[in-house]
Amino acid sequence: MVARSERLLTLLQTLRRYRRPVTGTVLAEETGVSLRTLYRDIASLQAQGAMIEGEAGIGYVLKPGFMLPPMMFSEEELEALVLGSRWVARAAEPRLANAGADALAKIAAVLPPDMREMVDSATLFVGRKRQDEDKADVSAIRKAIRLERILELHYGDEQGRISRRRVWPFALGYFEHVRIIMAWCELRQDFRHFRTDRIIDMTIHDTRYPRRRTVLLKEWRDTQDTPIEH
Amino acid sequence: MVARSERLLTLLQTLRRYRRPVTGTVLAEETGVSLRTLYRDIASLQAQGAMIEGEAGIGYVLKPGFMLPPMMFSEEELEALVLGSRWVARAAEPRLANAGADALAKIAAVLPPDMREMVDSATLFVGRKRQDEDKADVSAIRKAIRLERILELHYGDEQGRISRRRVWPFALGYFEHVRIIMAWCELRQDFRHFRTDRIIDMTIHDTRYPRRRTVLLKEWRDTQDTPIEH
DNA sequence: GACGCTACTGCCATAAACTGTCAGCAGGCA
DNA sequence: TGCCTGCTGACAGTTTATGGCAGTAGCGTC
Repeated sequence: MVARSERLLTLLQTLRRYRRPVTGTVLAEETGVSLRTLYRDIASLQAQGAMIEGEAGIGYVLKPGFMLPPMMFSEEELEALVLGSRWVARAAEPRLANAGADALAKIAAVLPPDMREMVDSATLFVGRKRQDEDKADVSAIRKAIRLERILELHYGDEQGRISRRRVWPFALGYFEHVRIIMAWCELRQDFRHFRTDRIIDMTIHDTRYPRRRTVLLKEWRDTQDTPIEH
Repeated sequence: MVARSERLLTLLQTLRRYRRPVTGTVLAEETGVSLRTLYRDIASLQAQGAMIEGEAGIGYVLKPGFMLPPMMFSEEELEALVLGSRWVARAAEPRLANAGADALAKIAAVLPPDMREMVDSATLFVGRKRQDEDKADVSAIRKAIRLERILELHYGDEQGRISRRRVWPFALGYFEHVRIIMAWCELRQDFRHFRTDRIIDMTIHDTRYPRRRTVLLKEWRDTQDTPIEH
């Protein structure tokens, strides 16, 4: 039932042990299989995306890297991976930043549509704010964003003025220690952002707000002078 | 050759489409397979780590999340994922931070030993430094770390004093816009760190330094008052 | 408790896939 | 040219997967 796939993993590991080209004969012996079958196994791995290069008269080389076996990630683990990759894509040196963007693209490519939305709406900022206690339940906010629910905020701004307003949250931004809700504010009839640590109290309404959050996200991006992504 | 694994992916997608429990009969019809085989397929997926719950009289439910098919990541993409997850584990809200740590652990668990070293030696900082041009080739530095080569630095410190010293690099730290080389300094006979953007010139020697970089890393961590990780 | 629905397991004959052997072609290297 | 190697096709033997059948057990409802 799993004999074959296990053998393929063994083959990958064997291939990585050698840094120099290895002949198919050697690999066949090490994996305990005939040469013909080894060629078939190599073909299978290549079909699955493994970067194995074979050259006549030389042998096989595995390009440096690693093949991740099938793995299950929870929604939040996936979100963590996406956010992290995006941070790397922004903050690291160009070469590593590209790698981050590539990794993100690879993951996004195999993501089902409903989850790709999450990738789009998890906007990332890297800022220099102070740490602060969070009074608001951030996971509840994420849920409100996902379900496109109206959020009623009891909010204190930088000057300490307290207001109460209904907003349409469509994205969550991650500063270093502070989260920002991106939302359309019914009061101001414009996009506003709210630091989660300045939320005094909040209520998630059962009614959906009348627009799609993806549309709001796009419109908000259009209003930005320097787009977060391109 | 790939019929079975493709069918399993189809099954996962079908299972995710339904939010409510689905009976095995329905799944069998949709994947075009007999009920008996479907039970076997479910078992295979569960054995591979998919979080599928089956209850008699109810049906099957897939816990929210996503199964990543086998994918090839380059060394740098892997490093980007690791760095990103680590940043999330440090900087995000507790819930998401845990998710980042979990994702990191999952990836590390399936990594071969030689690559797990890379995970350990890619230290992460989140700082608030200014962006600056990098004169040094960061990928060359990473190579020097990997091969445990002596690095000769022509370095200008914060006061503008220029020095030339031989160091044993063992890790690379990532600030927001600046990279830091962690190294043992032969001149000072102690651990020192060097901003890559302050490197005027550098030479990678062909000789290995006389200690293992993993040991250096561990010793350096022991000297820290507040360890980066626990 | 009885009934319907469902998950789950064992068994076995059949169908499909995999495997090894043999043969042949093509490309790199000396 | 000769040798080593990757790569592909064909075919028979073997292994594995599949489907149907029967049976057990858990959940919900009447």
